[in-house]
Amino acid sequence: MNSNHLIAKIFEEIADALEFLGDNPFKVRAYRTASYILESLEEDISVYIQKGEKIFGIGEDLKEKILEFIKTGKIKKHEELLSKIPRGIFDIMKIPYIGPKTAKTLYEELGVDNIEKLKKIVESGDLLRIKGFGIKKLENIKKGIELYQKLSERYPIGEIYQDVINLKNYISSISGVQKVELVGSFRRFKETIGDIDILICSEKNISEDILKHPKIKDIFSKGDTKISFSYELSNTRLIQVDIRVVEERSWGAALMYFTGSKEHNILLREFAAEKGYKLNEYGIFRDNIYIGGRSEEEVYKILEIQYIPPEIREGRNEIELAKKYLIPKLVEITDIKGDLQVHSRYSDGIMDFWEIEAEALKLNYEYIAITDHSKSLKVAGGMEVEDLIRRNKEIKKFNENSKVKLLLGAEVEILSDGSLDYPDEILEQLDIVLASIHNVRKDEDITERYLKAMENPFVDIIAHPTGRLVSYREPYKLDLDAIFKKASERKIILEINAHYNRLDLNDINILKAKRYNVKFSIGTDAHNRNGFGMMGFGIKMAKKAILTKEDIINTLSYEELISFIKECRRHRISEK
DNA sequence: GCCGTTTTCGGCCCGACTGTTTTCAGTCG
Repeated sequence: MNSNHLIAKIFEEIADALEFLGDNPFKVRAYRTASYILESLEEDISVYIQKGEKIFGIGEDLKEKILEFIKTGKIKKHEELLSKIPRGIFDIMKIPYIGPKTAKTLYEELGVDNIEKLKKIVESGDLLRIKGFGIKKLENIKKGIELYQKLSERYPIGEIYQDVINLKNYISSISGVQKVELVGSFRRFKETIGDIDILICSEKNISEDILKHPKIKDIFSKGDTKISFSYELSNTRLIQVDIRVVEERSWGAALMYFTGSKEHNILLREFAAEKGYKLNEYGIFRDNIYIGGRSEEEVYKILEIQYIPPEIREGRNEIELAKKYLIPKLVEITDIKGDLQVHSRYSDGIMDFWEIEAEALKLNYEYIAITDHSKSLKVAGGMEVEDLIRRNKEIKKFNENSKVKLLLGAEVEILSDGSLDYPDEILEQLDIVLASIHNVRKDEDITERYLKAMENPFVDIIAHPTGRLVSYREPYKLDLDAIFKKASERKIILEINAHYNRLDLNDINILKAKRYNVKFSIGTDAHNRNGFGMMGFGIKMAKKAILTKEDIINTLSYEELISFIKECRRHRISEK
């Protein structure tokens, strides 16, 4: 479907192989950067090449290799390298403490070409015979193998969210700690997290106090300003935590550095160097004299570029935008006036209307769309038409005395032939109709189902369009361009499902959709009170895709929203 | 291998920690 990911994998392997062979480190970097860029493109790489669009980081040579892949399905250089290096070496290099150099020595001196052999060599102690290998290194490799099996996993951000907050709170409570911030991929809101990065401002050494935490297992390193350990999550799995401690005057520069991404940092530091500065985690310097770094804002100001929000620091084109002051004001959670996907007791939720109202009031919302499942989705308590009518009556009555408007809504199943699960005369009575797909046959392409459903004038929103579950289920097979194009023509809104398991659309797809000039809604898919808290995740996803308040319909007031939906429906009816 | 109004050749982000070392290489982020 999309060759970006496949080519990115190949480039990554070429980089590993070249590193193993001791090739030019900058060449290795070029392959890694290109791999990273490919993974974050909105369109298939062939589209850019066809249009003759230059992509920063992919030069003539790599372009040729990409074309070679598109034509033949493989890249000769890759095949050659694979034939030279045993497969198992690539796994060995993924083990902590083992880099290309160690892997090479192990291979050349002892013939270690897979993890099983490595385990045996470690047990036998033969390792110690090699020059430069001591007891400690042996112990580290042993630990590395263990960690490789336990730590090589990435977790959906929502799954570890509370653990991370708990750890932050613990650190905040240590005496001498002035500031604590969660940085790294957590601050950038990547949908999965591989390790936790924490930045601390403190004048005194607090390492010992931190390491008293009972959930800390192995300590990997412990210095004056940097400690690293494995931490037991509430699901009993382990995650690596890296902590850095800096002084007040370095706080901003350190925040920038540890928030990353790595690719963003490299680009920003190169830019700083061009202007005659040196930027590192301690501050921004000219001729080795400290000029600033207390806050992020200060550093950006010295560089004479716009402040770049953490969520978009992914090394895409954000620095170019910042140079021209073209980053718009991103949507904030305080812009949100209501939630557009909530389930009540009428389907598989557990909340009464008054409970929903109470939560909405806490969040200062004007409205909530009650979007219970439709009849075919039996597993989720889908409502028969009579139940829906009864529920609607009840909502209307509730609204007479409610401070929060409950919208008559439904999450209506798109059936296998693309028709909707309720007849039009029922849909017409609803304030808002979300259409979605939950039942998909193996390998089924659902594009046509969507396109057919989108012909119906009462479909206002497509909910969780790709159906993916973070880390657990791949997106359904579908042609997103066709869906986005249709959504644009028919004035159908695309949902950003904020539930941390879904985050659907995700940032890359939102960026892609935006080019079709569509609007978005953010819905939490709340089934219980805690569910409303997911809104923050949806907002972060929207920010990652540089969305503003104007892009998102639930920043509208109640009256504005109702008239907006009506206007879109009129457009669809007149088109038909 | 990429990139460029100081360069088409010669640069390429920058620093912490560890281990096996007598001044540094390897790994990591």
